Amino acid sequence: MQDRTPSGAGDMLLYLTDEQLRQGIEAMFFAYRGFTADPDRLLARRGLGRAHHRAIHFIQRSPGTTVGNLLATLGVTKQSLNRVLRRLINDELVATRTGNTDRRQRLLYLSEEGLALERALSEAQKRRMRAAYRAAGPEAVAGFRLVLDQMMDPAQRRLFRALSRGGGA
Amino acid sequence: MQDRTPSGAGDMLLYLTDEQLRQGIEAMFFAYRGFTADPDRLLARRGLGRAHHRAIHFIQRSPGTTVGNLLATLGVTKQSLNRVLRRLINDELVATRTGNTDRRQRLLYLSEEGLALERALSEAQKRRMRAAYRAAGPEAVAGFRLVLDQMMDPAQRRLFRALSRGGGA
DNA sequence: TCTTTTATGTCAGTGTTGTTGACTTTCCAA
DNA sequence: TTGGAAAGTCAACAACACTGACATAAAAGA
Repeated sequence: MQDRTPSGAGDMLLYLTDEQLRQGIEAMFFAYRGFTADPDRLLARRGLGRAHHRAIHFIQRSPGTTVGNLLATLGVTKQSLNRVLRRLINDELVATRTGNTDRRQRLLYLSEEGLALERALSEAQKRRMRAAYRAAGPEAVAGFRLVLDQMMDPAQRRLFRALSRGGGA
Repeated sequence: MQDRTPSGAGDMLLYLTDEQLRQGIEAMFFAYRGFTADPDRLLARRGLGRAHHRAIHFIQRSPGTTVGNLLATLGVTKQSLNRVLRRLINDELVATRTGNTDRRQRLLYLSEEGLALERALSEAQKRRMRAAYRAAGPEAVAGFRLVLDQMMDPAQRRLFRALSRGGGA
């Protein structure tokens, strides 16, 4: 139980031992901290947080997206998102336009300043991702992506794939 | 810029494309949500949060560890950790003993109930990790671990490796 | 047209988790 | 014996999530 899965004593599935799984869990924890460290520093200077980063990221990803769309992507309540968006609009990082076909909708865009911030944030994050990818090599990257994909909830995986395909506005 | 790294137009490094990097970033975001979803549900029933989970996890990992040790591992302030520990001790999930050589230290242990909760939490998390690992296969897992390792800050990587080697009390 | 549903916004209250700053107690070690 | 490290605590604050209730505008359907 300390060292092996209960399933079998002598199997070949070393990568499925309890110890391996526990290490995977801890690796995710420490890696995610590294993953968010650089953007967090940049955001802190402006008094913004991770929630703002996420909103900015997905608006850049899908310019003209709606509030409801963003709500589904981020998986938070509208009250929570609204607080974040209000701040971003107030700081003139995000601009809104009324929907063309449906005038209830607010279509979300990044301003010039918002785009600049998004670039700074994603550059920092991509720099680290690139370094990690380069050090680990293409096959490791393929494996990394495979495992991450399997770790998502099915609903999130659909969302992720839709974004990857379309850029999905 | 939409599709390729600026570095070269015709290189073979498809996995270092801006689009690939951006997808990696989003995959991390969605996967981490999946990664924490099951424990979050269990914790919510008791009115506990992720911070309590992290403390419980690392106390289980290194029984008899000190507060200062935990502080360094978790990377939060002592005020923040203290609030979390106070709750866990009050709920009798964590017990403390005075240090043997240094009587200022509080050595941290999980109670029976704490151990039971830890098992429930890690079982849920390992179940998902195991499913992901199994679906992705051993080579993907090796790659996954390689990339995660590269994504950590150097200081965190040292911490992680010390934990992986020793169980490190 | 009238009604219902949808998209969005907003107010109030609450809770977790993090922060800084200030201060105290305990106690090891020089 | 004194300096400093380990730990605890109080207060204040902020980010970010939640629930619940209510408001408004516009689309959609009867």
